[in-house]
Amino acid sequence: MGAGGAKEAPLQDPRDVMHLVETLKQAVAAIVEGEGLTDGLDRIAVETPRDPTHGDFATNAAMVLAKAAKRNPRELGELIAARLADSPLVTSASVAGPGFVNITISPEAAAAVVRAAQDGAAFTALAQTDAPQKVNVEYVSANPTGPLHVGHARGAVVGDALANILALRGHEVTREYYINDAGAQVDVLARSAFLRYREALGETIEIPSGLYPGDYLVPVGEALAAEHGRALLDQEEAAWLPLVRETAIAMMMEAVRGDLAVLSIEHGTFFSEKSLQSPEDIVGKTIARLESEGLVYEGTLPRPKGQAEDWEDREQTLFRSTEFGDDMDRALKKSDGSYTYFASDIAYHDHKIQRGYHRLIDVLGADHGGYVKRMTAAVAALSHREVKLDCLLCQLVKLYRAGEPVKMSKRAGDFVTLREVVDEVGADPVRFMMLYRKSDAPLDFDFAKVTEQSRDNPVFYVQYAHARCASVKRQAVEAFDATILDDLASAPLESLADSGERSLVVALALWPQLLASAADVAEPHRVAFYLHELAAALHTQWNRGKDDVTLRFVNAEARDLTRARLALVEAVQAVLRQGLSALGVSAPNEMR
RNA sequence: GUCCUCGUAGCUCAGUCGGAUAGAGCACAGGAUUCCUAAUCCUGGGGUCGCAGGUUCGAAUCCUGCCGGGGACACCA
Repeated sequence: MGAGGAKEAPLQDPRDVMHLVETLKQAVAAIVEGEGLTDGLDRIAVETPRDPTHGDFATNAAMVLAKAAKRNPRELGELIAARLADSPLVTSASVAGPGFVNITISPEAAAAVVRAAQDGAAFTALAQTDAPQKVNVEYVSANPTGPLHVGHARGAVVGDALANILALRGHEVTREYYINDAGAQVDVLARSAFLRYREALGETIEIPSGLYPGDYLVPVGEALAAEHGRALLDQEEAAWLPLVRETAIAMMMEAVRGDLAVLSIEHGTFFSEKSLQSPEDIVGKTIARLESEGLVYEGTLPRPKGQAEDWEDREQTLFRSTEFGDDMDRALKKSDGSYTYFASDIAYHDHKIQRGYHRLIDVLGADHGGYVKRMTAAVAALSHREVKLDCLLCQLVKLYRAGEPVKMSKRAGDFVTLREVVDEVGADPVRFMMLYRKSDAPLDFDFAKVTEQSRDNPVFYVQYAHARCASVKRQAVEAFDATILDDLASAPLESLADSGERSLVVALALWPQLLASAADVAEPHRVAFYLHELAAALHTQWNRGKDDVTLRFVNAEARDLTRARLALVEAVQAVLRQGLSALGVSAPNEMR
């Protein structure tokens, strides 16, 4: 658009407006572009102002562009405001403060939002990107050496919700679990299971320290006894270990899947670490490739300061991760010549890259924080900086029971399992609470509070808002008849003029954009907080009906007005349902 | 010692690619009896955004240095 063509902002007929926020943004962009200002267009934002008296929306466009344009921001703001005010979507627009343009939307625009949001799925689809990617989300990936505990639950829920959100954003998402079935720990598992096998055959066993004592291995021992009888007893460890290991891993992974299923989590791909080592030695090939690019060498690492008593200064096979931002180069082989975990993980991430993903996301426990730089470096090296790896660190979950910390010790299998927690409080509260916090912040999880059905509990607060919407519709049918709910989109939505109704409309309008940004920055908690706010706006409006009867959603004297408000309620319900569904939380129609 | 992460109301936390007078819940004080669920709502007090500099029209947000909590630091996974 040239400077001369500055006249028409792309403001459609309000009936066609689906994504109001985006439309307003484009309108603002068109106006400033018409002025020949293009520097900083992507920084233009249309947001809700903190103070509602400033209007429904505000844009920072004038301030963002003023500097590059060497123009007075307020003057530019005046121009934007004047043009915007011509739009059928805008009732008034004015400049305030240092150059904000405050916008009050028209009744027609509000109506368009409600109409769009009533079809929750179509409305949510507005969040879809026009640049879809193949995204791999790897989460949980717990060692197959026992059942999942609460700590795993957080990563599981965060990863699952994130995958949902990315899919709603329009990306092609794979949910993946990396099975660490190649290291020393699964050998320990096998030895532990072998003891249980002997136990199943009648021996009295004693579990030495260093092996896994948990009685979840008892069934494994029994299965081994049933399958092999006494045949393994006389064999050397080298002979029975692979057999036992395979059975134990398979049964543990079955248990893991079962644990995840109670949270409705299902991975699409389970990737075996062992498959990278044999029979094809994919790890070796990947390292060879890095070597051919000069990124692998034999060398010594500096001794870390302040510790490492048994430090042994020797040559190692190292990856030049420092060239990609790591603090030091990292070992690829252990002293016995076998690959390090890192080497396997390099091959694994390379495998993901070869599978064509544009973006990799690893959901990790916070204790893996020190691992992020080297893995990010490896992915950069492997993909020649084409593929981005995001590591999402999940902090610890601290369990409380009525304010008292729940003690857990690692020995003796004395930990609280994921299944125990879900059995006690239910999947919905567990999922929502895990998401109602930034993932990199520690989380206090109090059994008493999480099961409490009160407003203190955000899960019930949001679910109740959804149920209340359903209840309002039921009440409307009672006050009128079943046809009251027919074709609500044709109701006179322009009559939704009350400030509380307007607040709900504005909250609804933000949904697609919010969902999109939650996906882009990989922060599922934003969705949870948004839902809480939308629920609050609904509860508030419902309660205002107590003070002022004319504000009630259902008004037996005014059928058309009631229908318009029911449309609003239906839209709120639809968005709540979409959001809850994205988080994997149910949206009940009544709370009992 | 190095790196990562966090530090916002009495408590638990949002807000951070720079934007208007920094928000919510809990707790505390007060209030809402005929009403679609009082599982809700309203009002109020409460802040040197860890400290100190810097960048600029503008900093909780970006940079530097400190302080404090948590985590990780060859050969584990």
